[in-house]
Amino acid sequence: MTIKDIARECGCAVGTVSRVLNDHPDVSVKMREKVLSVVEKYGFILNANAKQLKEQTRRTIVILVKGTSSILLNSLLERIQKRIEPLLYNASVVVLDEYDNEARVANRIYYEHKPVGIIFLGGSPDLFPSDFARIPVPCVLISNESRLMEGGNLSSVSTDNFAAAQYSTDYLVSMGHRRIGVIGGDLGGSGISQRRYDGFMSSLSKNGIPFDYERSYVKSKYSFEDGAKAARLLVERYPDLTAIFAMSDVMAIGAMRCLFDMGRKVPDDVSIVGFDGIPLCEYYQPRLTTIRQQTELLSDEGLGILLGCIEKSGPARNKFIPFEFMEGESVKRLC
Amino acid sequence: MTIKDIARECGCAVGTVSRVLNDHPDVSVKMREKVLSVVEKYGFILNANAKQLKEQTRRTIVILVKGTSSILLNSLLERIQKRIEPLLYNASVVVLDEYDNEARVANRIYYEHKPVGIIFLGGSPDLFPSDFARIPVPCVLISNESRLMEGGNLSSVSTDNFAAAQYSTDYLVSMGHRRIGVIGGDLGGSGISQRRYDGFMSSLSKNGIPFDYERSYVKSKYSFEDGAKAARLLVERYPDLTAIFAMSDVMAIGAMRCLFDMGRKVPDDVSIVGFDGIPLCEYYQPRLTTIRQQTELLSDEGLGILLGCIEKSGPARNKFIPFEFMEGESVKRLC
DNA sequence: CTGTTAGCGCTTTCAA
DNA sequence: TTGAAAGCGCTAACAG
Repeated sequence: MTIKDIARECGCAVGTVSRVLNDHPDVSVKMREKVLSVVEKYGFILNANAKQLKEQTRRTIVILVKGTSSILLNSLLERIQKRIEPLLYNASVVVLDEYDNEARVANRIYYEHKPVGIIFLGGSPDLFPSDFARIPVPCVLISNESRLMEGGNLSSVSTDNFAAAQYSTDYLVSMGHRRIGVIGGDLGGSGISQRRYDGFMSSLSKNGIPFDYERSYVKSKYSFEDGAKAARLLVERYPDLTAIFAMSDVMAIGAMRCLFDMGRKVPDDVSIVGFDGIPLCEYYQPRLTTIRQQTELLSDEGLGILLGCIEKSGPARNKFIPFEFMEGESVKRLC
Repeated sequence: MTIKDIARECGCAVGTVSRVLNDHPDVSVKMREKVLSVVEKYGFILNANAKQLKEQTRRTIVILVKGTSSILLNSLLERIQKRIEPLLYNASVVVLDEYDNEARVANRIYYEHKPVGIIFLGGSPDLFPSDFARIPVPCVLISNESRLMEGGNLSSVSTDNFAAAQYSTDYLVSMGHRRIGVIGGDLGGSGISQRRYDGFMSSLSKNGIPFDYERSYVKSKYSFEDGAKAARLLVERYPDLTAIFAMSDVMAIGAMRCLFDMGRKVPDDVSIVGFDGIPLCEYYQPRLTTIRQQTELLSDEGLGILLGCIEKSGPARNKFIPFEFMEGESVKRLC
């Protein structure tokens, strides 16, 4: 069933059917009704490939998600999709796994589908400049920070990971903690783990607290399971720590489970703070003290900047969204 | 940049370029290398719209997800995507919210994009037969059960919700519980909540335990927040209950949080079982006793059945995947 | 092995 | 207001 079949049944030409289906004004009322009734009768829908091939005016925004498993990215995704829908753009979601090169994938998708813009959730496309360079449409990286490239097309919207980690660490210190272990991700580059680590270290040095990386930093993936494993290792290496700075809530929760199993009470024996502020934090037992990233604002600002770039040729921008410190029950005041 | 530009630069015709790019054998080595080098030079990629418009052989499988927020559906989605990728099909993910009519959306998407098959994660497309009827390609509903329509194209793969709920309730009863409240979803139709309720009731009646729906059933959404609200209401209405049957893990965890806040210990004062078996269950404190749905098997079987229908014109099938009962720490033996 | 060309389903200009 | 027709970028059949 094509536009041609509809036209034949209506006794008109394909152009007329097309005009009706695209809400062009120059069709007689009678013809419009005729066409609509036939379209209705067959449940006819225009072929998207042909339509988009023909139309120069592209309306697709691609959303590239690095890993579906992250609760944080999911809430961003959900909100962005909802916001895009009424705007006459089509959102096309592509999920990558941890090991895909997001810039390369984005590049391929750009040439295949010619979207008007690309949203990166998670990932760090700016780390792959040669792949990224070929993408000539506005892009925005949400939740990770990017280095602003001069005259580039990559914006970013993120929580100030440095400031947030520093704030959180200051809080631990203010509660009397000085022997603090870290459960964190891969360091290096401009990734969020590095930023959070820098913020953490900045607080320690400001407060005159030494840090022995080899003993006190355990690398972990952002999962319950790895958080738990890391906690075990950390406690073995550093038995007299009083607090743990975990770089995500899921790590923190995995760690808490492990601490319970090792017979250490949170917060009585060990205090812990997380990062992200996923809903679960308020339902865990004990409630997790954490940094809440404002997912609504991250989504809205990210999309807003992208649309600004697309529709008004606005410049690429890097923007921070304020974090919220959420005091739970997982940190104990010492002395 | 189109195939024409590549051809011009190579000094050959578009057909040759097309042949190279589609791995047809009948191209000389020299020409193939020439073309590939030019393609490489420009990072050229075929336009997907034109390609798909032209090709009759369709290779897209649409995955319709009802609600991104469900941890269960996300793990299904992730696995299915990974499995589709190497099979030369393209997976196209569409996320619906709770209120969308999945059959109608599927119908529209079918005509727009002509996929070879559709996978429904969550939802109940069989509830909208008039919209669903127009879809002439194989479909599979994963995680919810569907009623097999005679000669239809809708398969389903799910946990046997009835049997699982019955098993779980039998367990509560065997541990000495007779005053059991339920936190569940909307009943009615062929939805999972109704199946789980039926299984629950079947166990009670088998064990000669009466059930006062008005007092003992509280309706809730599948979220932490609603689970917590429901628990409060349930305990107010039915203060001397000894156990709660929650229809999902997130409801159960919301409920546990609420119970703690009301000063009731789990499992000492109230026992609770969940449903789904999300990873969090093993990291919560106390570990949640629950039914684990085998997401790997659900995904693999679902995709397998769909491919069977697509490639071998196999019949639609309804299949159950065995559940696993996971004993945690949230149920206490009475007496 | 390679070039030429019809045509996938649609939109849009140009004429009528 | 409508019809006719070009052409979006590509594939594949056909001819050479």
